Amino acid sequence: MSVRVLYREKEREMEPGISMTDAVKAFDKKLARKAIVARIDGKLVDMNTPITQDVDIEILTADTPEGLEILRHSTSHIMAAAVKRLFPDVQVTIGPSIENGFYYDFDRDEPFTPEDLPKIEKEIKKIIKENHSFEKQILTVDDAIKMFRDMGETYKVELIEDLVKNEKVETVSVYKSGDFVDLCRGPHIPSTSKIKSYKLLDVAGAYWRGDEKNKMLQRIYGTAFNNKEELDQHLKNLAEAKRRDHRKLGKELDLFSFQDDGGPGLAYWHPNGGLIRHIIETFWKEEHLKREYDLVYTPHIARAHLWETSGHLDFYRENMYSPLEIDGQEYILKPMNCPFHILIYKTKIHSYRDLPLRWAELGTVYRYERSGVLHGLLRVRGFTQDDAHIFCTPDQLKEEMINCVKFAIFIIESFGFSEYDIFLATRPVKFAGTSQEWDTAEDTLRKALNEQELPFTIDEGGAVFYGPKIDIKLKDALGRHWQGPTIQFDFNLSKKFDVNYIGADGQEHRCFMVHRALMGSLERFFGCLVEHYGGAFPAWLSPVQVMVLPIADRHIEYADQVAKQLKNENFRAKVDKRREKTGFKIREAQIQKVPYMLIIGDNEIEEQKIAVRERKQGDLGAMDIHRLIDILRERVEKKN
RNA sequence: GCCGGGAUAGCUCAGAGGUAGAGCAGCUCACUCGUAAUGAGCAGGUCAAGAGUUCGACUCUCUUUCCCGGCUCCA
Repeated sequence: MSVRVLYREKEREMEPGISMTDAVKAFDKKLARKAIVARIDGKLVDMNTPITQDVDIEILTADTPEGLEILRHSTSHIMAAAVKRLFPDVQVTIGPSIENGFYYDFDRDEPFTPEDLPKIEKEIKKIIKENHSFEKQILTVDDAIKMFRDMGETYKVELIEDLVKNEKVETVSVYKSGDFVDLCRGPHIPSTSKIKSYKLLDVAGAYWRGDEKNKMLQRIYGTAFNNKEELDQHLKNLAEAKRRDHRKLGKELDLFSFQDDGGPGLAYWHPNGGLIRHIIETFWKEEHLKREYDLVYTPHIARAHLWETSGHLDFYRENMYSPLEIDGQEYILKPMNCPFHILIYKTKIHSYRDLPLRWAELGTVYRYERSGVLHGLLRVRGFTQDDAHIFCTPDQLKEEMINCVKFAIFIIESFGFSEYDIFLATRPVKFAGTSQEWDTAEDTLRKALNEQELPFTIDEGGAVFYGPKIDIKLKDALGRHWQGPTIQFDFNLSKKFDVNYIGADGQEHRCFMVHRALMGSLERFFGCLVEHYGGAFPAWLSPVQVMVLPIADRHIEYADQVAKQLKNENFRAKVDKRREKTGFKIREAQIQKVPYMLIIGDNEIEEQKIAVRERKQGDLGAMDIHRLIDILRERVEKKN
């Protein structure tokens, strides 16, 4: 008796029961050493698994996404083993791999401190050196429960009991590496020695099962990579992200602030940030007008009654501020703009000939956010949405969706985001409308995306209760993901407000309504932009596009002349007239990330030229001012 | 909201149960200077706020506010 092992189209007869590792060794020794996990019939299996029947093996190393994920998952187990050795009183809970790393949650009365991390890292190193293999065992549920109960691991017992309840399992798998045993579905790396490059990063509190009603556990975050270079690169990226933190840059570039006296989550836009916002808003408005949107403006507060009609007081109450009393009437600060746009719509009877109506507003809304979630400009309590509502007939929906998606992509590409992922979020468990309505709407959205040949992912059940939506997630210069444009279909509000139009048949019909925000909120989008550009805004957005630097006082007159000429061409130019050395002035302009610096000295005056320094390219040498104007014009035009 | 860590000059940060320190920025003066920091001098603080312990608190304790890392939630 033997089994046939197929590997990369080569085939060998082998002893039944031989491990994957040993089998692969016969084909490729080097690869067997690097193997993290095997894939057989599309399923990932441990390298330690014995082969009992004919197989076609595919080997995954830590170079592959799947291999890396398993390496990280296994590293989290080893970290748990190390923690158990150092702190025998802890209980282990769960420890998955996550994007860029892993974590493990422990139940321990005393929190871990950052000082514990090096100690744990050292213990991990020891365990790796001891080279324990990961051995999988299948236990009956009863045996497993008994084992974990004897070990005092009550969370594991709870997990198993839930598996029995929810998935009706009769057996569970546990992995043993050295003296550490953990409940785990696997698969895992063959042995601890496969872990080469890892680092523990952070400690934090986290609720058991992510539910704030449960006990707070102590989480340790870490990461692992295929090799030291990749780990170092990752750590470098983390440091770069820190350098680009919009809160830090916001202060350095004097863009915005938050005021203790003003209250948390309420942003103050300083002149520099304000100017950039103005440019963004102007661009936004012009592009909307080009696309036959109308601009509307609505108040910040409305009677509580309106929010009752809209349903916000039912489903959004915990995010809304308490009512203000005005003349004995209750008013509430708006958390959304939609009811206001509907009120404008309802000032008239609309014919199907009027539709679609596209109404856009930079609408400032206020939402109560729990204190712990506020985060710079990315999560605030008062913000301006670049909102729009489209009222249309069912027939028009698809085209409106197509236009929204096109518009969204145009906007994000204008801000230098060339990579993005599109998601179609479908019906959640709780929803307004009928399943039939949802099916039709989802189908329309799907068609809209398909017709433009845009690849997208279905986010099953990811929609809000009132309708399916298309979300676009941006990838920034550091490869991080950001929530971008969102285009949401709404079954709910048009019903609540009875939003209708008169059709060709003379009858009233219910409007279709689409909410959409392309940037989301100006605050969040701006925070994201700051990080994406690392504060070095492209010329069209830079508060100061050109800093003119006269070398000595006698050069000021010409410098002023140059600045004036640039201003006449609608560029933002300033002259640094301080009696400082040129190097000093350059340094300051450079730190302020001004795109162009013009050095003006005797030579320039004599030749009637300017010496141009670009913030990234450095010294570009002397040129005629018209040459610079052409360059600037082109950069502003191209938004790069 | 919860767990943990913070708050010292405009900024970045050091310090410590006996009354506060640096660098940068600011102001003044000198230097008129060529591609990332000229030098000197001056000024700058209710050590987040309130209460308590103490002969004495910026330091220890408590409360509050705000910030940071997470959890949950989200534009």
